[in-house]
Amino acid sequence: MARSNDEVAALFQEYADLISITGGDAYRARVYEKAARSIGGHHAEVSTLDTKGLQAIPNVGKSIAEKIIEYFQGGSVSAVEELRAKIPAGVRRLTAIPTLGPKKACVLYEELGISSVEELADAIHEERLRDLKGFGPKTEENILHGIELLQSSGDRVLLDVAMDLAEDVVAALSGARGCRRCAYAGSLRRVRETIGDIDVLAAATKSGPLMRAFTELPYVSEVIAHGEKKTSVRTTKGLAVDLRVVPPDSWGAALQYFTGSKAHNIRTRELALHRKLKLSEYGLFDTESGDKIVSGTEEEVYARLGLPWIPPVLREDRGEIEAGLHDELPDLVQESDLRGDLHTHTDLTDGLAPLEEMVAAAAERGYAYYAITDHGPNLYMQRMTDERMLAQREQVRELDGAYGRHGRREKQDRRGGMRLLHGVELNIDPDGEVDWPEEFLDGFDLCVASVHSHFNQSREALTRRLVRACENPYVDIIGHPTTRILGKRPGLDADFDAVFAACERTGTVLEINAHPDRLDLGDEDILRAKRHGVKFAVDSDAHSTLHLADMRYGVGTAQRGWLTKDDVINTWTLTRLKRFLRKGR
DNA sequence: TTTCGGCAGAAAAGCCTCGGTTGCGAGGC
Repeated sequence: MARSNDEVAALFQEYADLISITGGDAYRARVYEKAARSIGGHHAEVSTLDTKGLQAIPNVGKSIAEKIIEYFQGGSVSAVEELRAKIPAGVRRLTAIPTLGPKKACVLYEELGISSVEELADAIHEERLRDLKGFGPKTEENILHGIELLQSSGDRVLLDVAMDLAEDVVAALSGARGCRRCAYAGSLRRVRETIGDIDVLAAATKSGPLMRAFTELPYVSEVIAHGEKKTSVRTTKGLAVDLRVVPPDSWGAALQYFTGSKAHNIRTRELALHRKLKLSEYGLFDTESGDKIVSGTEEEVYARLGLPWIPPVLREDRGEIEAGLHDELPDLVQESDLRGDLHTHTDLTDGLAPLEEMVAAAAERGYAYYAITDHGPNLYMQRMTDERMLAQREQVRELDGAYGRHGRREKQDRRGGMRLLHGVELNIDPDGEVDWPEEFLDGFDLCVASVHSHFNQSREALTRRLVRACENPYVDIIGHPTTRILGKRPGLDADFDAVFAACERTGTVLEINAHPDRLDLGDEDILRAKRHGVKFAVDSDAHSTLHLADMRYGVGTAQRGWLTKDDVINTWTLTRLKRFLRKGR
């Protein structure tokens, strides 16, 4: 289930927004924002901490610690409630519209009484914003565009949110009386980047106890449908979860059916028809006699269709049936194949944890190597300087090999400890240039380069910009190549086939950024890039020790792009990786 | 509101660019 830290972080983020909307002190708003970020990234559950433990979290002092205690004791914070009472929830939702911040939301509410996204859209169409100071025709256009973007993501949630909930539901139901098997299916099992609703499947001879346990879960706010075979609920966060209970001997067919995708299932049913069989969620049947042939496991079902078991991540009708028939399914990269992480941050720039904590946490994951890649100076807000970067390099050299698999610092013998690479995340400027000249870049073991601003250049300019970055002999990896933020910002409008070709030509690696907000590159782009012969790096882009675990989502995305171990450079040995990174230098 | 350095209160809090309007809000990681 979601950690208490996420709840508290969301609460303080809301408080910060409300302070801004009500015209409160901007610095106070920032303080709560910072605290929210620190709490969200803190390793220990805040619900278990006392005042002293809470104040040990950076950016949390006496006042914020008291509010956290108040929250866990009474379920709410009076200061937050006071502001909530002043501002309708819809007004804050307005700030979710890109280009519309707290100041504009405040004007809209105070001048026109607008308190929902729908009312705002109506007001624009009725041209009621025209008389407001600070609102011109271009602003109207941007807001409408933002609303479109917001609504196109609909009620879908990010992968990690759905995964946390699904794993909790499965764990709870697995312990219920009579439950023989339980698993999540659907798009979540296929590791799609966003999830509409969660499908959970359970096997039991009697469904009653399971259905009851399901509806009684603490975060269920509404039971939409309640039957013998299927129950649908909505959680307090508005996410829909379906539970289907099937007889144990139908498990395989049901899991196959409810995992989908629809397109994949249409193909498997066609295959069945050719073999005079009928495939449904209840099993694989002989069409003429109606006898059930198999349905106990997915492997059996696929085998009777003449196919090997197909990993759920491939079940999109993107060639997996044909590949399966010819025994050419890829041997997909696994999370356990990863030997290291090549894009991570520390609190020297915008990360939350100090270098040594990040290194210790990475070592605990069993990595053989680990790259620290804080931001370069051109991302001005991070205030990086040559001196700070070089000082960090000394610290990195000091810690190189000092941490073993157990995540503790070795006293003497450093051989076999996790190796560290000192890297940087460079900023690709509008012309495709990066932060430092070649002489300085030469001192890094690894350079990631990413676009962080100027997203709206022309297609030609963006393409040229990315290609130039690839052509820089010191740029090893292009970080989050499309720079999309799921549900918030579309990817760059560049000719990515030209970029992929440049990557192949220059030996530049494309990142698969594992952060659930990004998952960038996405599966479709990975498939295209792979056809160009490009190599990939699956990176966490961790800004706290907790983010290191996001790697699973990056690996899932890589698998959806049909990648094998050999396609992903951070599965390679350090020797092979280093040789490769020397690139054209 | 936190942090710091000294036990009370001052200082600091990310900085720059863009875009839409003419002094400023929003956004980037």
